[in-house]
Amino acid sequence: MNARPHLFHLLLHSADLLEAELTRRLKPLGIGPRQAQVIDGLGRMGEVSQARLARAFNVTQASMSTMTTRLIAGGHIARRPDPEDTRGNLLSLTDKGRGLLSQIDAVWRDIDRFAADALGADRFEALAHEAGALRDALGGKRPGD
Amino acid sequence: MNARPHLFHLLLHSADLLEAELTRRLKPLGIGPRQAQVIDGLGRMGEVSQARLARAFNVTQASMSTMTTRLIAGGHIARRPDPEDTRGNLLSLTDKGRGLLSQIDAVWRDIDRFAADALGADRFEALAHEAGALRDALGGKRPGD
DNA sequence: AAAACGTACTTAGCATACTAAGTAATGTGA
DNA sequence: TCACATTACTTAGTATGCTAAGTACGTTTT
Repeated sequence: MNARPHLFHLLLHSADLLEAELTRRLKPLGIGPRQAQVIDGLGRMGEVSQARLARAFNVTQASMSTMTTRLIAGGHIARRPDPEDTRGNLLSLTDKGRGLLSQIDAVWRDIDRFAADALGADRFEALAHEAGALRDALGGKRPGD
Repeated sequence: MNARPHLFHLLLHSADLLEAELTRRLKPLGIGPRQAQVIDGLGRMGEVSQARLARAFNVTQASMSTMTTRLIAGGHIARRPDPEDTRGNLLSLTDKGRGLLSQIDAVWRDIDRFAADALGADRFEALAHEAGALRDALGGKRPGD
């Protein structure tokens, strides 16, 4: 039964599977996949406000608030009051967070290679290309602004 | 900066955006996207055990347990003891759950059309095709068994 | 300068997923 | 038939995301 599943089911399901794989591979580093993305982003963006980080990752400020709370608790990032704007803070990596950058990058490369191996490089390239187009069409921004 | 984001970022991000859109569209029905998938699956599978449902959707039994708890609380599905196996239950749609089937299906069609409009039918078709291939390569099963 | 509006952040409650751990019942093999 | 492995399910704890609601501060407008 179920000869032609709806198209978005395939997208959600394949993304779930890939995220699960990512979670497994990041386990030894003690962080989740989204935390890894934020650490990586902060590594490239330098010291930024939480609001800007939320925009860069296209999540709500509420979500980024809990995320940064977790990252601070884990000792990966630090917060200092923004001298220019008393409402906000500036976030940056701690030494511990910075120490994870190269390992995170290795996982990034591994997971891409893993998926490319599973699917074939051409097909995975095509998948990424179309996924990027969908993201842009739906209005998502990308980290790095 | 960030000239070439890693490929899986695009996949996760586009899936997030599409799921968010789906969540919005299902809000009036009072259910989340995964609940809708389970109701839909149950509509096609008939009366099945929770374990079988979990396998069909490629989630853990623990996840399906909380999911069915939610659906029962919402009055969408019902549970009766399996006469063949005292350990398990048999799950099936209630009238209320069954009443949602056509609306869920309409949302399914709408969201596919929405994405196809945003991206172009050919490209969305290609995206779905490659996503399906990745899912299969990563070992995911599909609802309906 | 006071009122209004907008922005930064937090907290609470809900939807989902996972792992780990525990209970119950089935099935199997000695 | 007794012991062990397997299977069905639940519960607790953690990771994430969202919306709604509230606080505090900055900016604009009268």
